[in-house]
Amino acid sequence: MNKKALTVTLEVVLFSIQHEQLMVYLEDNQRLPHCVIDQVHDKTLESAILKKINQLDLPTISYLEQVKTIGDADRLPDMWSLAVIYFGFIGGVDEDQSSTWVPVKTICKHPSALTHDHAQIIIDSLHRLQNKALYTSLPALLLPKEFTLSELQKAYEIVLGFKIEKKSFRRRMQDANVLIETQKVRHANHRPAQVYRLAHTEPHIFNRIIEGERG
Amino acid sequence: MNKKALTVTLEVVLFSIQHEQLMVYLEDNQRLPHCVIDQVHDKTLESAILKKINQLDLPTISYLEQVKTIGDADRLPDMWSLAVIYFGFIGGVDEDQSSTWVPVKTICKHPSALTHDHAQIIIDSLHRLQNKALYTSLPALLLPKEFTLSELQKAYEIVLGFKIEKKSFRRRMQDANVLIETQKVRHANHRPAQVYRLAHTEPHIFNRIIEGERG
DNA sequence: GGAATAGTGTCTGTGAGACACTATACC
DNA sequence: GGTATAGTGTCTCACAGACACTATTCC
Repeated sequence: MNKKALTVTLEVVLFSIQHEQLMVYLEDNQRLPHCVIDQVHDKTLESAILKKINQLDLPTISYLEQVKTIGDADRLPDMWSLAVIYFGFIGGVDEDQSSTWVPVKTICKHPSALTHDHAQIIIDSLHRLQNKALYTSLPALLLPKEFTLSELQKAYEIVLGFKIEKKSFRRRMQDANVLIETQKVRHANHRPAQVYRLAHTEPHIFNRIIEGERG
Repeated sequence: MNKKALTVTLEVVLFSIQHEQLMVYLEDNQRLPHCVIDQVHDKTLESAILKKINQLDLPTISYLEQVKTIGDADRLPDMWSLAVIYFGFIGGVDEDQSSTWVPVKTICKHPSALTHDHAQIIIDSLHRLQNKALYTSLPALLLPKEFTLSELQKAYEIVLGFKIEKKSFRRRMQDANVLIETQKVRHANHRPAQVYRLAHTEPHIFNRIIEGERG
């Protein structure tokens, strides 16, 4: 058996919310943004992947977290492949910006449209995100800096894929000291809504999970 | 600036409980067990690190989880270092076995006794373990296959570093369907204790965390 | 009986879900 | 008024912490 070359890549699953859907950023409509380590200029893994993300000409990234590292002899031909996976959020993307954003639902339906195991990586990252949405304020980082409670609830519902009861959601957020009231209200054809911003840059961890409907 | 060689290692923080203390397995009393990827024989990262762990001549490993991957230009001299970190449990170690197990507390007190950033890696793994202990049945895997509720509570207390209230702990475990009563009882100079075993190999996830004392 | 640990009864507190209700905007 | 969304009042339920209590063993 011949010795295979060891290749190391960094890959990132960038999520955003557009048109009330969870979207993922793809290159050439078929692969996750990735890079390799520049052994001269990169100091850490995180700075390396951030450099790549900043080259994509997107709004500022609001969150970045390492998901896991995948290593496999057979992932790529003639290569022993190591991939360090991150997921990140781009909050407040201009909608209808381009076709580089694809709904997660589309990827789940047509996983083979993506190269290698990229569909599976996206699904794994989604599960991590969904899990954290149950007990943290993480979905708030998918929104612009200022938002209403209804918008925040909608973000949770988009991520989790189920409806949340309004009163308990608002209680949870307001009692946890994670939001700060701004002086603004959001206007539309109905009662205006209080606008909030996050009190902290790090997500808040709640003591209990969102259970959804009682069984 | 010269291009540095990229080196990839797998490292594992093996925990066990001995003498009512959380212990970590060290080689030469100063470093974590580690290995490199054998690009001919290893198929996945996990099989590579398991092969290394099995060479250590320990009781069977009862749990293994990837913690994170660290990449750094300056961690090792003349190398761009990538380290994939795991943590694992060896349940039911024969106590007083050897000096290869060191209390986590000792490592926290004297972190510089370990090579590189191994003390920090152990602390990061401990935090991950402590966090999971708050909302899962993970500490049960640090015990032998059969154990009493008091032993399980003690395992939680050793991991978390604080006392847990007995009644709520027992309620939590018994109501969650994670334990199975065996036909055995544990005898000593006092009332015998019911012996249990785990109902599932995967840790159970609770809806609420252990809060500890009410503030 | 005494010591030790196993195991229970039960009160209170927190925060979730359910759901009907009120409030305030535009038309 | 009608419609739409914002926001509240309040009941019940699950489950955590507190802590006093009982149970069973060996000595």
